[in-house]
Amino acid sequence: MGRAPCCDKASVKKGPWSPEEDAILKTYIEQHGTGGNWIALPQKIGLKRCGKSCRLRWLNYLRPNIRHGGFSEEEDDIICSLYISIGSRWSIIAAQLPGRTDNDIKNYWNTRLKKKLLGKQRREQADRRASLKQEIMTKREINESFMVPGTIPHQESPYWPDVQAIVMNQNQDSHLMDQESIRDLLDKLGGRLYDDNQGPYLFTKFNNYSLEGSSRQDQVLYTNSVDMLSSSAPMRSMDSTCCSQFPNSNHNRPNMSQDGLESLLVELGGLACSNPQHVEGLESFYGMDMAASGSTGASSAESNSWGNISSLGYPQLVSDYETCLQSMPQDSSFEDSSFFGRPQ
DNA sequence: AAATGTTACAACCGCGTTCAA
DNA sequence: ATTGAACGCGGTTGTAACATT
Repeated sequence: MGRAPCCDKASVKKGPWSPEEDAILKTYIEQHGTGGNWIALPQKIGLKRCGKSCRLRWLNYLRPNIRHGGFSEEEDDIICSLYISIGSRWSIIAAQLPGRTDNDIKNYWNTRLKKKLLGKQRREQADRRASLKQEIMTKREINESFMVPGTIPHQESPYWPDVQAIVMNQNQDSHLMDQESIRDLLDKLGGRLYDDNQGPYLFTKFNNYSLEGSSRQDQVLYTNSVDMLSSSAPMRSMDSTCCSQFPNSNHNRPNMSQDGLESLLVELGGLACSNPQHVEGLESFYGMDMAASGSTGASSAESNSWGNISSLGYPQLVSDYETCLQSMPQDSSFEDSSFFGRPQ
């Protein structure tokens, strides 16, 4: 047995709102408010509309101080940062952008922003690939100049680096895969993994933001997002669950040693095999199109319709966050910062 | 100029949550 | 404690406008 309908579907009008309907609804709400009951409102004012439809029309279109279109670069940045951090919590994201509605932001993200971001990411990957290829070609030329006469001058198979070659390459030329690159990749794989100064921790700083009426989950996410936005440091979103994903890696140290890079790369390669949704982060790293190499689930960013934006960190963060909530003592004060305290 | 494809956005739908009776 | 109505949210759909062939 399904849920009872909120209104008589047969007698309500659907589709676009007419200017007359808008005027009726707007005038009434401006004079009397919603009366706290959207379901009853349309009958009260003689509109053949569902109460939910009236609410949506008011919130997304008729409400005062609503802005449509013309998103600024700053707003783009905020939306992207929050999406990467908390995912499609559009109402929370909208709360950070005065005059914007969740529906507007959602549409803007789905139609433009994710494509814009995808284009940017691809350009960066192409740049990295090009510079790596150039590096390899240079080394190859140097090697050939030292070639012993009589040996085979050229291999028939195309020269393309394997992981080992890249590891060796980066060990010799640290600028190719420096700490910034590692950090960048780890960010993509697991969210902002550590603090520049303090090491990894999750929800460590918990300020009392005003969130009346928000659920506890929303408060965590909101607070975390505000924290991230107000901080110049990378977002602190790493917890023990996330750390365990890279048990042998050095990413939780502010200064990663070069001798740790090789083992980390091997781990990352393994992660790419076991967790295809993270491949997009790795392909630029390895300088090859891993996403096109046949792994399931991430065979094409196009066919995925940008499902892989999540590879920039959201899934891991959310699972960590949920794990965090589950392990949270129910009777503990939510403001008790000791619960979220940094690892010693 | 017509057909077809793409984009942008308004609106709808269903489900989880909240809250009052 | 239970129940059901209403709310709020996020995913999805419908469609008009625009672009391309």
